Amino acid sequence: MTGPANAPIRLLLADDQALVRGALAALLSLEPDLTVVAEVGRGDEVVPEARRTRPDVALLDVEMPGLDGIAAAAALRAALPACRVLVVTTFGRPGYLRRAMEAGANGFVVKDTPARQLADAVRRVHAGLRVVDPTLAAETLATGASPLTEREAEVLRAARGGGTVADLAGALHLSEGTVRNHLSAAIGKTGARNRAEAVRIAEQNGWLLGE
Amino acid sequence: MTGPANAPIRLLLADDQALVRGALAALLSLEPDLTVVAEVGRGDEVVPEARRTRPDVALLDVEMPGLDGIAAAAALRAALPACRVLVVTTFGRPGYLRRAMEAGANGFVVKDTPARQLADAVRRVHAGLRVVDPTLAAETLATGASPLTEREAEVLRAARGGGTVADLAGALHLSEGTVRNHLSAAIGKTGARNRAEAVRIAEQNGWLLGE
DNA sequence: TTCCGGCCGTGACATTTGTCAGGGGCCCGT
DNA sequence: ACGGGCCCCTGACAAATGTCACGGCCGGAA
Repeated sequence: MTGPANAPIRLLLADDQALVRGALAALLSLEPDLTVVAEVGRGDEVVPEARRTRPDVALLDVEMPGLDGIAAAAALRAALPACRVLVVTTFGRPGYLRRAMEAGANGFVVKDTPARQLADAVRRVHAGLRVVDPTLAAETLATGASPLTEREAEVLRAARGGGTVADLAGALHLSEGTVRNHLSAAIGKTGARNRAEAVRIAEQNGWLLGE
Repeated sequence: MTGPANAPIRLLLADDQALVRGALAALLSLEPDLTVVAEVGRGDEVVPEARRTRPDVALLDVEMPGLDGIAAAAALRAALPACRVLVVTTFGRPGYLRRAMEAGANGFVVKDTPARQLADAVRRVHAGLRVVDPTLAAETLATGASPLTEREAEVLRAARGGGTVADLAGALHLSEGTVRNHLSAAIGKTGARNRAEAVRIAEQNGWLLGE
């Protein structure tokens, strides 16, 4: 039934690095049953471009300007439900997978999987199957969901830049004491011993994505 | 003189992400005058593999396990002076370019340059020319070399993890006061307002590479 | 309804961090 | 031989950070 005479699968590529975007296009174009119909470099260009070109499958990077790949996946699923989404990311952050699936992604692949498996992943996703890196799936279940409250995550996100408590308080329109309380809670929940370590741990676990 | 009848340029690819490595191979293999003869995923595999396969040009990523791309470039130049080196990196950190050139690289390309330019860069490097992203070159000259002393950079590197002063002192076999002094100096030189910000600034400028 | 948990704020407190002023040792260039 | 830079350490101090106990405001669950 998956005969080679079928119409090729139409692909949209989204990655902020033009070089890897073009390289992925070259790689996938080697497959006779795949054709790249669109390339974008920003998350907020995904939906408009998909409306124009009507791809069957969209490959989305997570780290992108404008809109991260998870949010772009959700927007794309809402706008064009027929289009499957395969998230391709650099980092195997446990939380990324969870967020991607909640956002409606059909597959999740990390960038250090062998190149030959990518085309298969695309075909599987197009066929309606779910594609997930098995080791990552196990890790995700082990790590569990974020223990951080929405506010705590927001403060940690703001703290990534390395500003002082006064900076954060100003940026978030909060009192300094409140900021310190949230930070203290986050430090406790992450098991960290100071702000910087808490940021690092939360980031590694993918707990800093939400809006 | 650059006739198409010449023997193809032999390439070695080094990138820790198998997917982009394979994709780059696909992209470059589209060019009739280029052929990929080796692929490695770690910096310390570059020289052994180059000895085996004798490439004309090596494309090295900077972020790699084992040995970073800059150090791999230096080792490769020392071991096989005939092999040209083109450094390909994700981040346009100003200091990376400087370090790469000091290490003997013949070209420097960031990953968000258009894909079609990569093959040209390879040909230029192979022809003995230097290839440098012009905007990045200007930025490098403006930013200048690292103002940090070797010790200060070392302390900042250790501080990336987010540990306390006591942790750093233990890891580096220094007194806590000394660590604080180095951190203070680094904070001053970077213009930061605390340790985390100093780490971020130094990292962005590529001042944290050395051994 | 009452409770509970998240959220915001206060104030006080101990600890950590950042700064400054010293002093001694080493190596290198003059 | 001298100066100058970097390194290592000490000690002391001010400022920032982290912790704790407290209370009030909400919205949802029991």
